[in-house]
Amino acid sequence: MKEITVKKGQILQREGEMNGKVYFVKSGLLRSYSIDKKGKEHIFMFAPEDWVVSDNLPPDQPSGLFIDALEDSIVVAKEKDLARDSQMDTIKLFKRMGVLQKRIIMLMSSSAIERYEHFIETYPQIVQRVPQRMIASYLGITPEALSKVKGERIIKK
Amino acid sequence: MKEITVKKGQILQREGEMNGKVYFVKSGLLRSYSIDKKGKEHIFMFAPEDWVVSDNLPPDQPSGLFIDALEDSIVVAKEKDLARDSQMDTIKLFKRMGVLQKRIIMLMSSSAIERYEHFIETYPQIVQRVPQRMIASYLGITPEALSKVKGERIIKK
DNA sequence: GGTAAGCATTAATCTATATTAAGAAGTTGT
DNA sequence: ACAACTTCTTAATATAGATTAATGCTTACC
Repeated sequence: MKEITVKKGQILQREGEMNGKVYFVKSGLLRSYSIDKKGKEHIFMFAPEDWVVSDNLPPDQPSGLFIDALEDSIVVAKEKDLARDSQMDTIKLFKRMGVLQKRIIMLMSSSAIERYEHFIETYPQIVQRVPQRMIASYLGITPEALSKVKGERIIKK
Repeated sequence: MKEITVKKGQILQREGEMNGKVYFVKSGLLRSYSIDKKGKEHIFMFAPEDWVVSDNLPPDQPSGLFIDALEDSIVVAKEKDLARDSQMDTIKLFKRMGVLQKRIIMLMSSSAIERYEHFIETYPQIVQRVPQRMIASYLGITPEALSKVKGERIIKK
């Protein structure tokens, strides 16, 4: 049960590195991201209680994802040999899987505005601290589109 | 380890039902879907080796998702009390979570055409057997847009 | 203090996908 | 075999979000 303190900006995994680790976020904020052919970043964020998993565990193949910290964080790193760790709470793992599955359905069927509304509900503390362009990337839109969305929100209020 | 045979069209979980189950797909094809305010279906498919999880396990609250079979299938149903099941292979669960996480990033950053290409690569057997409108829903587009995409694909070839 | 570099915003234009509508093709029931 | 349905396709138009470009704002560096 080794807790690791991760400083803001610190990299936990580089694209192409061998992985085999799973991180449980105790505090702070992590992100994983990939870079597409056009050089664009695509971000996913992980808040406390989330699990961050490399994309191709457990074979010893390189991961296509970066993982780093957006805020000073504390994580628990688990090795892949935790299979027989009877302490591991599979209920929580299944719950998390259910959340991910439902999120995919939600993401596919909602507009940028709806996704932004959901984001500020889910991560109210984060909105101020993280650069707009990362929030935009997380929402799957451009920073310009996010500016527009925010403008329209204020008008409505 | 109770295996269940599920007939095409059979419903495993209705929206609003209490859940607490997890299904491992041995053969066939399941889907889960939700219906939005406008009455539109939003689909997610599960092929052999996938886990189908209700969205809000384990609390005894209703699920917002339907789960049913698109093909005759065989599934293993697990109760939520499997937490202390030492047979449960957490490596596989983490792997599956990693796949889901990466899929979210991919979905957010790809066009309808790219998602369709990926779909027919991933599920070549399924393309013929499942109605177009379900594939469209899975891809997050309308059936009309899918028709167009397919037309453009043929022209290119 | 001035200039450079990155970030956010705004606006003009462009493009992918949605919406609407209509017809063709397939299916189901009688 | 026909009528009633549903699904798929095609086309015309509308719209959300991308792209491009220009501007102001910081922050950093010389």
